[in-house]
Amino acid sequence: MSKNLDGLPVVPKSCADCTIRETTVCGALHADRLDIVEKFKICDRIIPAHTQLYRAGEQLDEIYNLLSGWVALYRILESGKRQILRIERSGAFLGYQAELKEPLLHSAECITDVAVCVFPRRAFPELLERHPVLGKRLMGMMAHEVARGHDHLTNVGGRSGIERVAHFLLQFFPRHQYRQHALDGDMVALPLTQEMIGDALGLTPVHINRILRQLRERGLLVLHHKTLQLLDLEGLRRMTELSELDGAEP
Amino acid sequence: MSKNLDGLPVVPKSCADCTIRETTVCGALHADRLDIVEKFKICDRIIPAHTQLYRAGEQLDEIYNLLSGWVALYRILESGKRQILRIERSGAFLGYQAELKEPLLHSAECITDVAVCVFPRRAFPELLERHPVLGKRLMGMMAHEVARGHDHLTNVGGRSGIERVAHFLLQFFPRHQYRQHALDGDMVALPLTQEMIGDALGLTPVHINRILRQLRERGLLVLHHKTLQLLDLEGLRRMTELSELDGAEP
DNA sequence: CGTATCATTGACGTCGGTCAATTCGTGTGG
DNA sequence: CCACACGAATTGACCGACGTCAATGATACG
Repeated sequence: MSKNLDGLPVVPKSCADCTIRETTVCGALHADRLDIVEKFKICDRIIPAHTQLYRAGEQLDEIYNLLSGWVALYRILESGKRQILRIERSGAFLGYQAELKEPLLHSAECITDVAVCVFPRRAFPELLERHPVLGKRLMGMMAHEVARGHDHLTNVGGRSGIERVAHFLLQFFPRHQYRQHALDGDMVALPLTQEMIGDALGLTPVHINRILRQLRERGLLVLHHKTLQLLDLEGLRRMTELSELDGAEP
Repeated sequence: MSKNLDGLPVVPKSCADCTIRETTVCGALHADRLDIVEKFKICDRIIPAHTQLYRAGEQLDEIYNLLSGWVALYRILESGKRQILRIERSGAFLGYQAELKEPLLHSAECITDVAVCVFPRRAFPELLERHPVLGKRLMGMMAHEVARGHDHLTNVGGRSGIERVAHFLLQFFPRHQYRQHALDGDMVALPLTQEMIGDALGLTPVHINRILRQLRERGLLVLHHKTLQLLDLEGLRRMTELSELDGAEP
């Protein structure tokens, strides 16, 4: 459990003690109505790094709230290639999809040790039915997911290798993520291998390596020993920003 | 209006006459409760081909139900490149995003003449509040969107050019889309330019052209005069199928 | 310490991009 | 009805980003 770079796996005694509650679906509930999810939930579970939370094709009967740790969602192509769809952090809601009873469309692997809070899949629609606030919250989360997906697609489909990597890594600086000004010199733990970065961005690990060297040599950022250091935020931004408006013809 | 390959623009007199109702958000309502959306909706609107429905950065105050025609959702990169995020057909719900009051994160352009049904943005949360069935339906649509997004990302990030194009085009055969066996020889109208296909797949139009020639020469499919003809479904599938299960180690 | 995984680097090949010219197709105006 | 214009499609020549193959180092773990 010592390798969890996200802090120690957190398994709160009760939902009231859950420190990340606000960032999850449960955050939609008033503190005095937590009994709703408390009764609904099956258990907490700690899952070791490098194991799968669930697999594509599987008929899962649980749904998860990610409490701590890092999880990669991915698909395997016919060629054997792996496409990482998202990297998830605490607060994420995992295993949910349009057709709850159908086999899963993607797999999830724990990158670090992970703590999840387990809900029954069967009864889930009923829970949403009974407590519309939860549905509303989940809806908001899904909408954000769609937007994040667009971002990822735009990155992979529209940018060069070095731009892709810069954009991808920038999203792991929390300050930047929350639209504050990240600071040059900021350091964050990043438990991803170069292969994973490649699988997320549609590039090979060797090329990721060469790109990381370029980014280092250009004084933009450094990734070493699972630690990411920001050197030149402005430079990175110039490389990866969307045009705010849709600048059509003059 | 004659160039609409999707059929003539349909603007039903009332929601009860709406032939595509079942495929939209409104499909969640019983036929005898259509007054709900009927009262809520502002108007219908016909929009000519090659114009924008909305633009990234804009503060939109409407939301749309796409009644007929083809719409491309896209983003413009800093480089000027355009990434097409999705191609939408009738039934799609357009202009919705997590933060309704924030500027839009992507743009939408009408590929053909288009008919939309217009809802007020402001009052929309309240509508969902009052009629949870609509919320549930919308949630299902969003979940499908997420899955479609994963598909697109997997296609762009994980496959070679020819595989990408094959996969992309296959999705326009309705029978295939609905998981029936499309038939060799099937023909469908496809009002996309080669440039659009390229913008969706992260490839240049000239390369799309070369790939289409290959697909033709290999007897897989033909795209000519905005018409797509399927020649060898099995061959195409072999090229683009995901491994059903996540075939991990033996 | 021995082994496994990850990172790093070089040599070389290829897929897809760029530039540019030509053809095709459709719509327009005379 | 024909001439022209414009965007889309098509093709060739050339080049560069990225992939492949393979060898070597660095780290972590039992």
